[in-house]
Amino acid sequence: MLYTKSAEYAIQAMIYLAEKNSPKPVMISEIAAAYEIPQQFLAKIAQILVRHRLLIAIRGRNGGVKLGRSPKDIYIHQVVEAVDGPPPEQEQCIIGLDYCSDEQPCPLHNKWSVIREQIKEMLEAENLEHLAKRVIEKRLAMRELGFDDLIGAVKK
Amino acid sequence: MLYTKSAEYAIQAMIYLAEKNSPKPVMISEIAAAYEIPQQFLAKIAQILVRHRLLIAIRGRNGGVKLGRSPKDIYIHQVVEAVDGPPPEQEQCIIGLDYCSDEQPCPLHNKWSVIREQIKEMLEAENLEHLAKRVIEKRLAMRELGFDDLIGAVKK
DNA sequence: TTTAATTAGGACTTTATTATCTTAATTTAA
DNA sequence: TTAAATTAAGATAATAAAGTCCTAATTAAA
Repeated sequence: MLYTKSAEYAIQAMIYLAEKNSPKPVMISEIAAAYEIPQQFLAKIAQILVRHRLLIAIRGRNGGVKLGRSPKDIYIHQVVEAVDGPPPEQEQCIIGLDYCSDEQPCPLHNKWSVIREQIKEMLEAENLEHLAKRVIEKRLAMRELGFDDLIGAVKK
Repeated sequence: MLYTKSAEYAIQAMIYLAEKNSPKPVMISEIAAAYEIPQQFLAKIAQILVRHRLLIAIRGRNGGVKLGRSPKDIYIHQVVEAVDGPPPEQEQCIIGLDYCSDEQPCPLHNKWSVIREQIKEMLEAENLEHLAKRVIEKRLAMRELGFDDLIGAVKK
């Protein structure tokens, strides 16, 4: 909806790392298993995140990846942009008109502009520290409902 | 963003017909030219819209298509659903978690639920009559700014 | 020093979407 | 009645996204 599958996987992986908060690198295979992401595909996405300094990779035995900086300084929109590329220079009209702006709005422009701005704010407001905290809370809440362990909170 | 390119073309075509408001059928080629839609592709999309009774096709010489019912009874979401298919039974979590609901929200759930509802309302609120009226207003406004004729309001 | 474990990266495959090509069916006009 | 103009529909092609396979490079452990 808001980003590609690749970006979705990237967000999941970043949240996993933030939640795990491990000083040691975490293997791609572990992350892939936790979120049921195709491992080789996630490896490709990780390469992109490394190039954008959102991840640091440690190669070789005992290697893996870790966050490129403090989770409180990593925001969702940065992850999305790294993977999906920068947004278009000019905002796209929702019904595909060439001329559509605040001055010359298409019929949906005013409603859509507001919604688009909210989406932007949502992705720019949330950092990994906060998200990880909420995932942990979610795990605890689900455990009380009888779901077992880590996996239960995210994957069936 | 909210629907496929096919659905976008469908919306454009439906608005064109509502705006033109012609008792006689309008040729696919005319609509395609107006919005720079690949003609054969639009023909395929039109077939889908006909099957969903959103369009009526008149075959043969002097043929074309016209709206399947009054433009005030055709809503954007109906066009989108016809072309893109029905939405998933269960609302999809924005970060792809299997367990995500109002009771067990993912970290973005509450913000995203509100936005998703707004999108739904937007697409369900707007009918073709209203949209066509606004496009006509837009044409008039642009004409006063020196843009020539019909095309100017939608395509360069 | 060799082997095993890991990420990096190139090439390929699969799937879905978008687009085109060709012919059939239909209808009106000449 | 024939020809022209139109939508219908099947087959194919092009493109992009998602996913897989294989080997190289790197590193630590045995």
